[in-house]
Amino acid sequence: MSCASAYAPQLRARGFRMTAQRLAILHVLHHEGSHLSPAEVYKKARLELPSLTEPTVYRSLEFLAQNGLVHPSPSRGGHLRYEIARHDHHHIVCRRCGAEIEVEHTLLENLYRLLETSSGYRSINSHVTFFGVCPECQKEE
Amino acid sequence: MSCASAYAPQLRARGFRMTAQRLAILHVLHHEGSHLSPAEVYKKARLELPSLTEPTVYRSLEFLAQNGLVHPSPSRGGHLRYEIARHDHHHIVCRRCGAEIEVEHTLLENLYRLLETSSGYRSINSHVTFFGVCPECQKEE
DNA sequence: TACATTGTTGCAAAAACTTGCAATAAGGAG
DNA sequence: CTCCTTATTGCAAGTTTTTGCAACAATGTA
Repeated sequence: MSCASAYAPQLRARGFRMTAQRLAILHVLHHEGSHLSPAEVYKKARLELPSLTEPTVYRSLEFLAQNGLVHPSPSRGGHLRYEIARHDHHHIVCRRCGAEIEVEHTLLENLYRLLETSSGYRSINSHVTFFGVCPECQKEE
Repeated sequence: MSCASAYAPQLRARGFRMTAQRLAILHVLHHEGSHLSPAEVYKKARLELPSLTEPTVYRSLEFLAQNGLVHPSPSRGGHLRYEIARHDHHHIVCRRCGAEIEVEHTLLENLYRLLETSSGYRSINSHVTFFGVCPECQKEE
């Protein structure tokens, strides 16, 4: 669990608090490694902290996302799933089967610069999920 | 309304049908010009077709998206909104105020090619929504 | 250690979204 | 024009996600 409490200073610096609930959620995501839906986070985090409630999970995930500790990314169905914030990367999801791979952020860096200069928007650093057809599913077409 | 019935052949060619419900939904999105949430689509489309139900709106929007007649794009909160399929473009949404601008697809073409060659995924043609901070909100920081 | 401040949580109820299934109706065949 | 097939809808009930508010608890101060 201590792995996650390292985030506490980040929150305190902005006037927020590290709580047992947030810690449990971070811990779950940290050890999961990949995306989880809010329901899955709830199920797992409650094993560590039985008093945890579902609304709190939703609110915490949104809060943690806003503070950059977790990253939201849309699934095929349009619902958000969350993963612990790691190195910058993006995703390509297969439209057919849902298979998912990561894309290094370096591939997008030029684009992000281009977007910032051409649009006037700053801090464009969002995770992006692209949808395509994976090699496996291409064979079946 | 006839504007939307032009889509019928596209659906029939794949064994699907054009119905009054889909027509009404397409009509609403066509004349709206920008994104609408499912609830907004429902409210407006029901004026044209009072028998329309909410589940049908959700199912139709998903169906129309899969068939390329409308485009889904995530809002700030992560919820999907839909717009009529037009020329290819993407969006940048302000994280603070929600202000939204369009990005020409040409800016992303190189990246898409790069992604396809480096990942093996094909037909990466999804709409993408980036999040950043708009010029107005930058002033307040 | 006790107090005050204020960010957070839990609860309960509402709203948004999804699903299964029987009834309906679009489009093709005769 | 009528019938047939089967995609699609409406209904009703479920699940998921959000919201308001009172109770709680984490930090700073004395």
